[in-house]
Amino acid sequence: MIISDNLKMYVQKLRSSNLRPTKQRLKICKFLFDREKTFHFTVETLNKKINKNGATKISLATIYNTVEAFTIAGYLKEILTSKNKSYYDTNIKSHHHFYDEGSKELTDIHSNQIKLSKVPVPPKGKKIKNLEVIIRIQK
Amino acid sequence: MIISDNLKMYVQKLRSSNLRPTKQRLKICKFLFDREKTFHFTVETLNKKINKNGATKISLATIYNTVEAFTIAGYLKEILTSKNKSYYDTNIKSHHHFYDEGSKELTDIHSNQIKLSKVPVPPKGKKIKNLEVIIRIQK
DNA sequence: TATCTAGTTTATAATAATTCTAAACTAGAA
DNA sequence: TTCTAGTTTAGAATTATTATAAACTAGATA
Repeated sequence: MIISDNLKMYVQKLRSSNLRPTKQRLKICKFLFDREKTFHFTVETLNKKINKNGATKISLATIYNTVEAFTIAGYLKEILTSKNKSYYDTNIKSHHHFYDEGSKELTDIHSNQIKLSKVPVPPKGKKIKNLEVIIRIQK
Repeated sequence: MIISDNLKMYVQKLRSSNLRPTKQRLKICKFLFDREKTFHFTVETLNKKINKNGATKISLATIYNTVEAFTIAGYLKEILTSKNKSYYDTNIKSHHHFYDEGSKELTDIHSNQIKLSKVPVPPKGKKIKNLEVIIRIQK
């Protein structure tokens, strides 16, 4: 994929979710999605990295708003691991995680690396929205 | 098990973890562990319930300290579901959860209700500490 | 192209959960 | 009974997140 094409793609993507393609959102799109590997982050780390050197900073409030909007739109997946902090993942496919309790780092586990041979029936009137396995690891 | 015996048991249990059996800790033990069913709670709910009517209140700081100490000692299990709040579980056996996104309530899934037929090898030098499945449900 | 407006960004304040602090208290060893 | 390390406590501090409201802007419309 040619990088220079991505901007147009992001404009379309945002429009299709009723999100105006603002400078800030496009900059965040480029930062998050112009990469080969999936990317795990917290709002704190995203804020630091995206505002590292650029002259025009994106406010923290906008980072929060954008990450939330992208999560609702389905561009990002929220992962619950460590308490008191939300992690996000650019890999929105159904998949699982190792969570290193020492370094507090997340690593993807591809969904084909875990097989469930038995899954319980959800309570009456409820549907399964998502099933996630977190494997906590330590030294 | 005869309830009146439990106090001695808790004293022993605490001592064996190098935790002095103080009034506060024993009261919290009784509240948490003198019950048939497993109990899910947040620090907020525990604080409210334990200080509902008693003349001698346990301070919020002590509730936090005790819950942390009990978790480290292995009497409680911390569950990560909703962001910005820690849930705890008196069921310390390996097991899984439904998390209702509407009501934000947790329900246990007994470990024999889920079978994993394939589990990935942890990264080099790391050991699996715990594997947990969270099934998010909604209407 | 200029105007207009709803959507967006921003700095800052407010909130919520948790952790820290340091003084007062206490279990239990000596 | 005395002593001390461990514990409790109220309140302050910290951290992550959300709310607020004024300034800005994308882009539809004239």
